[in-house]
Amino acid sequence: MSVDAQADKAKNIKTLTTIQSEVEDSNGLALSVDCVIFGFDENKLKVLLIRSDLKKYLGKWSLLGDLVRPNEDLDGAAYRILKKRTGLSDVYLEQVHTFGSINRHPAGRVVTVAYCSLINVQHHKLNILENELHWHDVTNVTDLAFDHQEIFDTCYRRLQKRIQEHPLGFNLLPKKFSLRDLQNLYEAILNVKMDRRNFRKKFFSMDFLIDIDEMEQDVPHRPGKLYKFNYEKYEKKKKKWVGIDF
Amino acid sequence: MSVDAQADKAKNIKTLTTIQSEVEDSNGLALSVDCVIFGFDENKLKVLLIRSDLKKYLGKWSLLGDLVRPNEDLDGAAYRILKKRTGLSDVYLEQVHTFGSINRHPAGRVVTVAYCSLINVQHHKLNILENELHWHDVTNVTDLAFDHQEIFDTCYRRLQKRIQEHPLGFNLLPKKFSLRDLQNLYEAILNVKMDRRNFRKKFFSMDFLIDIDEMEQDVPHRPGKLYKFNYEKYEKKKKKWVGIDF
DNA sequence: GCAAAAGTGTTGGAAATACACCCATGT
DNA sequence: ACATGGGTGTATTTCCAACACTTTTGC
Repeated sequence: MSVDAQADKAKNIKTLTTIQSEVEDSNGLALSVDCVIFGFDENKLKVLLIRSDLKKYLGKWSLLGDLVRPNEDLDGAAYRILKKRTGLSDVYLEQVHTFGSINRHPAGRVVTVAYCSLINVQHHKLNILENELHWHDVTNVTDLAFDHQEIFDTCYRRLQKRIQEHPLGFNLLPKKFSLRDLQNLYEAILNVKMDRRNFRKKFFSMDFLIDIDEMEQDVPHRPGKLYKFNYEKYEKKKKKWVGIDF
Repeated sequence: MSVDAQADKAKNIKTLTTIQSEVEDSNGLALSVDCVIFGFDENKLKVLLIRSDLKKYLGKWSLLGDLVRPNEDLDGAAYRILKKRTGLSDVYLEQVHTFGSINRHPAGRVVTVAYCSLINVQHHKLNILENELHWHDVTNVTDLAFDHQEIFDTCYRRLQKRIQEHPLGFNLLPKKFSLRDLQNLYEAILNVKMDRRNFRKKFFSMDFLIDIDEMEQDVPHRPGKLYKFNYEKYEKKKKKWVGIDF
């Protein structure tokens, strides 16, 4: 390892040099984890990105990632990144896909495992400003560094599919939310408009919402009721569906 | 690399020794691909397994896998394994999940990318006997070597889900098949019984089957019509469905 | 009282399910 | 002739989509 690389490593900063040295140390193969961290704010779906510090991609945004350490497993590495960048533990995290094109990383052969994560943006707001982190509207995410655009697209499509089949969306909302919040979330993620009455009927008939008998505050119109999601009930009732549908 | 390992490598046989040496060569990290190869024969869903040659797992069955080479990407490695073990190219192949528990492999830190593959068993039948390969009923797959049971279970569940959403099943059937074949396939994979008339109605209404005006031969009952799957039509018509369903 | 969004029911059509009889072939 | 599975149609139910008016709050 070069002196530069050692110095960088001491500062716990990953530059191209440090990564390159780690790749070289391991006979040309390294393994990383990249996290696509979604949030929901101002009725828009957001993704957390960081400015690339690599010359080759200067000015471009990239996903949050790091090399997997010798003594941690893949999920562990992803949780570590989440914790470091958002301060949050206990977040929704799902492995999505592994990307291993030969030349995907300038430092050498770096295979990366992509994770999709959903967080409630109100729960952190902290570790953001100090770094070069930024929440981007998913509709404006283009031209990311490395192959991160492809990784992001894959994770976004996965999220769109998953949210229609499982109640993941609640991870993006505060504990208490209105039905309007919920519908805005679905409309933002799926990029569609839905009928308010049918949406409501759908969710009430599923019977996974708990009416907590509180109302929205400080809205300039009739306040809506607030609900919590009933995870236990969902776990018990979730469908074991068999059918053909394509 | 040890002399033994070099000798094994020359014979193109992977033993624990060779893998260990490769892992050591690469500073403790290696990347492999494991293929869960499904087939359909005698109306049973089968998976292709090989006897483990590692002492630790002597007598146990394992998936077909190999280390990823420095100059090939992940899909490439999976296709290579498929080609080597079945003689087939042009097969259905899908990356499913990456497994990276720290101690999953006795040779060291070997992270493996699992692939699910579907083949038509009639198209090979060749490279089987010479090796220690065997088609196992999926219902009898237990106690595989390494963490291969977990990998298999994950891929099987993925197949069950996918086949309900996409017309993958045709990859397991001959080009020409009867509706009964198709139904048997679905019943075997999903482990359910279906109503013959409704099954038929369903597939005809989707309009992806081409009646090729041939009949089954040598059946001891009224012969059924044979069909082909119309991939082009499917690609054009496939649904872009948006809804909530859990 | 007005603007803005919450809350609520009904109806028609499409799709899924359940179900029973006749037909073609080999033996 | 009979055993075996192929092929077909209908009635019922369930689910989804479309649609409009009244209510509550802040200003």
